[in-house]
Amino acid sequence: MARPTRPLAQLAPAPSPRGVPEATVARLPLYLRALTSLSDRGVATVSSDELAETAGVNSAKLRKDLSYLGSYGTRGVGYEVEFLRHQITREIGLTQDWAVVIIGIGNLGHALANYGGFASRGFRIAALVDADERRSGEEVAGLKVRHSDELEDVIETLNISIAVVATPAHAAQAVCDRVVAAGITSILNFAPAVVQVPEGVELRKVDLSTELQILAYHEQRKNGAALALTAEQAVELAKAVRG
Amino acid sequence: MARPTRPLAQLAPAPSPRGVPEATVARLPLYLRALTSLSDRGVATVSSDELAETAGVNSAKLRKDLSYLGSYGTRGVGYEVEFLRHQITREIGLTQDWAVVIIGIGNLGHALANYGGFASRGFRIAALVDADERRSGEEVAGLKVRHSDELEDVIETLNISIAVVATPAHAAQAVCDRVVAAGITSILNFAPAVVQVPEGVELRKVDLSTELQILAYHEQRKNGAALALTAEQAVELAKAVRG
DNA sequence: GGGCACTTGTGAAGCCATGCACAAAGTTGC
DNA sequence: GCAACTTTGTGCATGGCTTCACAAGTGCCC
Repeated sequence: MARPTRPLAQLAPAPSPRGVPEATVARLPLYLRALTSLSDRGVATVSSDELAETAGVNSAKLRKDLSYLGSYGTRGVGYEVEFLRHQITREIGLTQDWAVVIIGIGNLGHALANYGGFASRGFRIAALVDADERRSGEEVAGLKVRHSDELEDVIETLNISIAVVATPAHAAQAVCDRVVAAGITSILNFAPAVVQVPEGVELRKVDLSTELQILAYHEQRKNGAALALTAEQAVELAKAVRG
Repeated sequence: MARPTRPLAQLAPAPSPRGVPEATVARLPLYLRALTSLSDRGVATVSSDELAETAGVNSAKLRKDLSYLGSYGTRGVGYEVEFLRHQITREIGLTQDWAVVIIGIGNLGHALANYGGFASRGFRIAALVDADERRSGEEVAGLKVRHSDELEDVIETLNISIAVVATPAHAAQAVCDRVVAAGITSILNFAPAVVQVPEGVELRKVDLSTELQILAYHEQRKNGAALALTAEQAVELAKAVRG
């Protein structure tokens, strides 16, 4: 019952000897959330079936994912919640905290700056930057907005490692170029624009309207798409034939 | 040069005879954006190489994706921008407009309500709903916030087909249950919670902090992870051995 | 009207992710 | 100390997506 001192084998190998598949990496935060939730409820041990249920995935997939990190479970018992949580936290790199700059303090930038979910997971919003000088000095989420002229200076001084881009689409590429030149190698882009970055820079994108469009596609399917399209085709025909 | 009347073959088959792969569907909005951008610049015709470049994908992938929709290009020439744009718009279902309700008018809900990218793509924010009665009546983005008691009524009256959930995590499941009961079959969830929905309901999720965590993982890799981990392992050891 | 240059559409191969099913390993009860 | 039970970790088969490479089709030029 009481865990014996963990065997050395657990510390000896690098946390992920052979690289973890990207699909697995994308699910680790999900597992972490599930484990935190279980931990808050005072659960000490959990089986892969239960954890999979909590995280909303297939249990075989969960076990395979965890196996990439190491062998952290106990057969016949399951996983120790706190221990596993710590392992995943470490694997993702959340034992240190990460300084983030948000660029573009419009509606979305505002919301992101105030979003509580970042701080609670080890992401510290260290600076806010906007190109509009009328916003400079304005206080948002307890931070003064800086003018974008200061971007490079801010990144270096505050030792920032992640940039969140929430500018209008037309400004996104230029902003990314600048933060990359300033040494940033991780960017989260919310601007609806295609951005090119050099090899070695990690770029992830979130496009809010893309998500809605995917939903619309499926919704259309469901609503007797054939019927609607027949009507639509008349319009299309008119245009195609040269309206 | 002048396009001849399109052959009937183009209208005869259903727009996507054999279902379009999910991965392809997820890229259609990207292509649409690229085509709109080209259209705005006055480009009339585009090759798969150019369009792929604009959209930031591989050109073979682009051609294969488009081939699922039909044969809309001309060998030796490329694709007619306006024509292709119309085809994709229709395929996604953006020729009609979709009424959306945003539930949870906190920071994020606020930002989403004000986000211009929805309206410009055929998504009409028809209602805002929040559980806090102190917010009821408040005006956001030109709409009065309604109390969540009215949720079902709003959905029916305004003929809403898509729900955007921007509530705190603990409220997400209950809200989803209610909108599903009210007939909604498409949900976009921003709450950091696992939500179960019945078969036939499309649920997409966007978790902002998940994206940052994935970046952190890769960032950690780059920063001489081995070195940092050796230090980290000492801490871990202390805990594992029972701190 | 025929050949050349260009670009699409797609068969085929390879890769990655998923999910099944089970052997291995650990626990509990007697 | 052994047998029955539980649950992990993983080999393997399956399926979907990506990428290559090229045949087929189209326009242009002479």
